[in-house]
Amino acid sequence: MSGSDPVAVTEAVAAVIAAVEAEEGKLAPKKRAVLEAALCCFAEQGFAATSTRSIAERAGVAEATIFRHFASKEDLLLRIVRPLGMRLMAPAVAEAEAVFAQADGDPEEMIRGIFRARLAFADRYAPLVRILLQELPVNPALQGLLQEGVIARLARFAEDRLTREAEQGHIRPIAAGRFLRIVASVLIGYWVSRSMVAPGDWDDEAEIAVMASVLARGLQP
Amino acid sequence: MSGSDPVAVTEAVAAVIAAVEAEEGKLAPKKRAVLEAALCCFAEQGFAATSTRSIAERAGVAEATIFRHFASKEDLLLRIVRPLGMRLMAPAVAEAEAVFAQADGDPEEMIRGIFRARLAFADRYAPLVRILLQELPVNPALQGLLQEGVIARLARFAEDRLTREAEQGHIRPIAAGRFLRIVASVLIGYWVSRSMVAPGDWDDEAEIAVMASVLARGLQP
DNA sequence: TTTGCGAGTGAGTGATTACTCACATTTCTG
DNA sequence: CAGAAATGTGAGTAATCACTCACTCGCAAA
Repeated sequence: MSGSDPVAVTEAVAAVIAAVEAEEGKLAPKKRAVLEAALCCFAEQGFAATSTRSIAERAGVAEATIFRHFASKEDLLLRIVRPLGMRLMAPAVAEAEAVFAQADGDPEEMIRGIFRARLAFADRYAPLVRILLQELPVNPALQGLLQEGVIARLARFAEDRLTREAEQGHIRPIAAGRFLRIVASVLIGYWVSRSMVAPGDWDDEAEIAVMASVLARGLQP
Repeated sequence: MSGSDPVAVTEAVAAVIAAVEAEEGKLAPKKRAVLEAALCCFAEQGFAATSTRSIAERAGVAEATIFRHFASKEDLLLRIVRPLGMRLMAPAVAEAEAVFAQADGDPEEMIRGIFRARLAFADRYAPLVRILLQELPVNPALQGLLQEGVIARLARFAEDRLTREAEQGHIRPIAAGRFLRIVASVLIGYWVSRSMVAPGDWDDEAEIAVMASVLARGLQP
């Protein structure tokens, strides 16, 4: 309802545009406008509650123009969301893997690193994240994408680091799936609180410090 | 997509029926049927994607019957969701408060108690919880209800217990809001994983033990 | 200059939307 | 038992839905 931070919108739009252009070359200007408008509408009202008419109006385009470039409203959604999994999540996962690889011996700093990076990521692409959170409960395709494309891959990598740390006695032995779920839950819970439930003044660094401290100590052997 | 556990549906339906009957006496049978059908439809497809026609068909009722008993589709949603805040959350909050009050000196057992109770609650009223999770991002009224009616009240109560425990050196000093957010995040993350993202075989007691252990140790001074 | 083509659109399409209304039927009440 | 009130519905309503189609336009190759 409150609308989205224009900076974040621009970032998210730019990312989606870049991803689509990588597939099919330079986009027609009005196709760009449709993507941008749809992204905002879906993020604000949800997919089902958004009409193609309102997208067209926001884009300054005839309704027919939407269907020249996209097969259906559903196709438009997928075009917007798919890059999130493919092009955005992949570097994000790699980045998280880098955090796992570094920072030997200090799990708390590792968690802080993950939190800072993922929080910046979520803020950068806030409208996309919002769409993802809304559609996830009703869209099995998205559930599968998230489950296999992100969680499973990340867990496989984290497993190595975590067993190594556990053998050295730095942390308690814990399954990677559980570790990731707990850390991700705390992170997502914070993001949702801060930017959806109770927007206002939040001291990210202080909150991250508390969350990382609690989690790191919780993981001690 | 998988549909809801019929037992859970019955529980949730019974709770909503009971709440509405408490307000306006015995319900007309078809009004009951409408409430039940709407509850299932909203939980499965989301509010916006559910048509009044599909509700009527599922309820075995004429579409007009819906509007004899409910002013609008939106009103129907609120009638279903409001009891969750008022009648269901209130005992839940009281129950959580009881957990806070008991179990002095063992935060881990306290957290396990909270987890067991809230998990059972969420399973009992799974369709309602599903609706709540789906509508929360787009419905500011629900956001306010949750924020002020549940979180604020619970935080006020938890504050006492937490400062008391902190003074005795059992746990580190932590703001109640942060404590609740972290615990709730882990709990919700688990519930969503278990019953929405990756349904399958989960050993609740084992998972609860891990989560409670991590959180309790994380809260040590 | 002609021809072909992708971009863009106004004016529709039938289907579906939430919702209404006149009227039948059942239930309650005096 | 009479009559009022509550419950239920078939047949609508206008509006909106996602989507189509015949068409124009600007532009570039032949």
